[in-house]
Amino acid sequence: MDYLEGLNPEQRAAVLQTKGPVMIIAGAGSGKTRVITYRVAHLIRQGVDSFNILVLTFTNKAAREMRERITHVVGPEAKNLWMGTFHSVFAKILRVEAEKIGYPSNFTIYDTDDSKSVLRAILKEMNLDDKLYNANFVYNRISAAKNNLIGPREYNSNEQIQADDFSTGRGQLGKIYETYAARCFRAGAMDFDDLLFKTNELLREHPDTLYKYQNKFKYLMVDEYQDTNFSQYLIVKKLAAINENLCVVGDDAQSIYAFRGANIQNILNFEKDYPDLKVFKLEQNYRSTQNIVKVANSIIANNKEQLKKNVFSEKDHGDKIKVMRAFSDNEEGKMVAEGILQDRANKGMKWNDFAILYRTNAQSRSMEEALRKLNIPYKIYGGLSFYQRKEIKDLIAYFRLTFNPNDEEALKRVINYPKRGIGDTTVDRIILAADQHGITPFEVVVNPGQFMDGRTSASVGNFGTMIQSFQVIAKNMTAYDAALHIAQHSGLLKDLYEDKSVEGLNRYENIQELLNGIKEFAEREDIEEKGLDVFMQDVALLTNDDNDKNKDADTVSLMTIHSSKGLEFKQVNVVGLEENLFPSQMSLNSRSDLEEERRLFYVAVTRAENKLSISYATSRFKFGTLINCEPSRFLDEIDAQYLELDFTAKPAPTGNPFYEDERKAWNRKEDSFSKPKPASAAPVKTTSILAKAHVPSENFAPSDTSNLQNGMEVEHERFGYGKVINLEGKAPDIKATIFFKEIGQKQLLLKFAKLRIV
DNA sequence: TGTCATCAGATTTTT
DNA sequence: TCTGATGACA
Repeated sequence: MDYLEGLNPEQRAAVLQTKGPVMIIAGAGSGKTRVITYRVAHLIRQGVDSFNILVLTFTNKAAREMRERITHVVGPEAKNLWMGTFHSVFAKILRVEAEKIGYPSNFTIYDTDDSKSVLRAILKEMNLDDKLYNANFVYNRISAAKNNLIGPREYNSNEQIQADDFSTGRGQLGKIYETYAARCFRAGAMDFDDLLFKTNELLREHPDTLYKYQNKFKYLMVDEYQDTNFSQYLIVKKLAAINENLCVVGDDAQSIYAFRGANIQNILNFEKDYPDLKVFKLEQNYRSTQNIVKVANSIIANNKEQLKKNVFSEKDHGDKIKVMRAFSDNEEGKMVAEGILQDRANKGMKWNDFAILYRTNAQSRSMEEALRKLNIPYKIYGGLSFYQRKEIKDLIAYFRLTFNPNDEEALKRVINYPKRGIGDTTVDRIILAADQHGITPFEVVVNPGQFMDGRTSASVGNFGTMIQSFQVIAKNMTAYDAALHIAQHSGLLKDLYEDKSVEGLNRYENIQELLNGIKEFAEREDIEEKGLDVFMQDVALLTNDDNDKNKDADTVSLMTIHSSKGLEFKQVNVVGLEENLFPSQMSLNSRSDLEEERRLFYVAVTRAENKLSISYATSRFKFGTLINCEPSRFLDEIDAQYLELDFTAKPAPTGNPFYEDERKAWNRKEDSFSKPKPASAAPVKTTSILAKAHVPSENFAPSDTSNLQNGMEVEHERFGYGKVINLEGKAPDIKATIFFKEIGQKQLLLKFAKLRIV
């Protein structure tokens, strides 16, 4: 039982509790992955058949890494585990059971772009006001419905939903949803949400199938449980219903995907579903310094909805958290980049040790520029993934169409790419003809004569014949040979080859890379079926880091906070702590949205091991225009004793017209600091502590505060003059509440606060 | 049918 | 500023 040695008592208890419902609340950096992997390993060591264990994660990466670690402990037996993302595991099951719900087993998985394109077509056909019915909005609405297991019929018969839609003038949403669902069905396609929605349908309509999987998965574990939505929740609940060997792991404080349907109540209310639940709390943070952990705690303390826990660290206190103010986004980049350069030199660190985290992708630009100027190597994570690139999607669309000729989105994508004289009008005509005759568009394509005139009919027919020839090829050749054949004979490879621009070259290389990937797949020895169709099954579910080649390069990491979840870095810079940016403007209308932003800040802060720097700019470019920025309210929420303010940023020299503008903006900003924030923003405390540093009196020296009494007047180095209004706790941990004239009420621990009694 | 210009819109995104 | 969808013309 050697693997149990390195665990602390709580971790070990969680590993050993293998029976019955278990919830593990794992604070940031508390060794969650270890606990999950050892728990699975322990199950196997105990004699549980690994075929009977299902572990659900949220990323392919997490699944892959865990499987590797489990293999370390238990050996090749780990291969038999069912382990993967919700989407990939249930896609696999759906392919087996597809016909029970009327789908072909080679159904296509529509990605977000495909779905929106279907919606756009429907919206156009229905002639709807594109202000009210914008594809993005409609997509989100339908996605939310599916994640809450509301099908088109329920959507249309639910009075509340209908009333809501009509009140916003969007009474057609139900109709659109219905059409969309029918369109996907006709195309033999499921979107991401369908993979879960249809799984629920399968388990609901077919008790025998449910029973089969209940008995198959005798032990269930769910990672990142705080990020599950209702649809996922119900699948898990149903599958676990017989054995109730269900273990969920998560951290409510790190729930940051509510905007995608995740429901934090799933973890907050877990106990209600399983009264004899065993709860384990992993509270020791092994990652970060005490200061960082305390700052994180002080941030999250502002949220109302949370499970009680006390995350602590036994590492050093470490440096205080540095807060930097810059007068512009470019200046902010410069400060961050210079800080990294210095720390690397002074502390002998690697570029790898640093990360820059931001709220929105747009913020990467100023950071990149600054890093480039100082010749600091960096890598941006996230953004467009390999499989989202146009050329990759084009080739994959050919594959999709080959295996599922009903896949309408794939058809539309490649019917005229490379150009073969089939324009939009013709495509519209094909789809119209299909609708009118109750056949699929592809059936029109292979038999175009009766629907259009000679010339177009010929080019359409040729296209159809080509796809049919691909079908034969795909059946008889290995994955790689078939893929290459299709890439060549579709004309796609030639089209890219002829484009000699830098981007064109790049695109050509990407296609080569995809083909290489398929070759590797075809040469793998651990799988039996190696046809292109097998390769295709998971492609829609693959993302960025599934195709990351040089991840070991020594570079500074740039990414959104969302994509940093689960990662850790020696030093972290969180940038752009400004109102309307972080917290995002979109989140200001509701408490729950704001709390999610706060959790996001919590996630950002807890990525840091040794040093954390936070920065904000007082002006930045947004959509091409310069805007003024207020410091984020989150800064005010941090217990100031852990902070070290660095407001040394100098405005740029005059004379440069660009900087001149910024300087003006910056000066204006300074003027507005003393004014209260506009009433339109959410309720504000008094003025920000970060808005204006107090200038201490000349002879400032901290007094002995052991006899401090209520009502006494004091001066604080930074907060200025104030009056003691409350004292609580025993020495040396006396906490004083002081009302400062300039910045309002603050709570200070006397042993840290430098106060002069006036 | 294909190309160019114009216009709107713009968080986060494990799948 | 940048991107993608749409509409006017060749």
